[in-house]
Amino acid sequence: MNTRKADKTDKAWRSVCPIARTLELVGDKWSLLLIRDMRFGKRTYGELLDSPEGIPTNILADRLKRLEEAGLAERAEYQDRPVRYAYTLTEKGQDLGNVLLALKRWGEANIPGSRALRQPAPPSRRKVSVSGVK
Amino acid sequence: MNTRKADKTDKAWRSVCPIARTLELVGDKWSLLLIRDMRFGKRTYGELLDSPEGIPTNILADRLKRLEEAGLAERAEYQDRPVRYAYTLTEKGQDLGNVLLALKRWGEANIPGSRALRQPAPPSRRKVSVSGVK
DNA sequence: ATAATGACTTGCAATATGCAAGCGACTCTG
DNA sequence: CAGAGTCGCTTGCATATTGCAAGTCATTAT
Repeated sequence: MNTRKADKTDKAWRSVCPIARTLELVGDKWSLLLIRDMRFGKRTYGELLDSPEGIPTNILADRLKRLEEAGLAERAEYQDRPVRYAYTLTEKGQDLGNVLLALKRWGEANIPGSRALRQPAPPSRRKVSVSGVK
Repeated sequence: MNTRKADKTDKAWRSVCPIARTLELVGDKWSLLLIRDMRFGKRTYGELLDSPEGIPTNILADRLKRLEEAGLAERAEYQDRPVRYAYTLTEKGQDLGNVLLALKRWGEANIPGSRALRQPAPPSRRKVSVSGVK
């Protein structure tokens, strides 16, 4: 049975269409939301974890890995003493983040009840706040 | 503080963010590809079925239903003798389709190996045109 | 009558996601 | 130095979403 399937070195894209290829990269349930968050200033695992949508930790770890491999985000140790990492968008990632603004406008215009959230929060204090069930 | 939570009639959106809300609508594996195809002139179930990505029939049927319910697409009988249906984008759907052009540009610029399909053409009356590889 | 076609449905596998814990490195308090 | 806490993840299952093959139904073409 030669089920010509993808082996490890085989990328096997669904198609060559740039839209489809882009969606293969970030067309899952969480990637674009992470890009949104990074685009709006979130940087650490912990910060990314507490978005209002409530991404599970395993998915977050996995998506960050994938975004990094795809060259959309980068992980950097921004301090060692307690070693801490910051995720940031690469230029490609930023560009994609900008595309999200078009989606945002569409949503604001076409989905009643949606409204823009507050803008970035600079790297200052993160107190707990929020929580409760997300 | 006031973490606005579920009322009884609450749809339970993941959040109120327009990007998140938009993705709840079309952020699955296939919806945006269908919108792409309709944006590029495909109209019938059969035409939509034979995209290069190969959407399964059950998913196609389900997504069309959802897009219709979301007010992004419409189904119309365009002939009865053999009764046949045509799906078309509503204005909202068209607008979203246009947002896809931004994604397309991003893909072309950032994903090597992806190449454009045919140009943005308004729904044309072309007959068959299985439109080879995309 | 038989075969085809378009537009779906149905019944399971195979995947992907979600949730709750746990782990390791470190740091901070007492 | 013994906890206790924080951050950044893993691991182990449940549950949900997708994928594949086949079947259905109404017509129509041979």
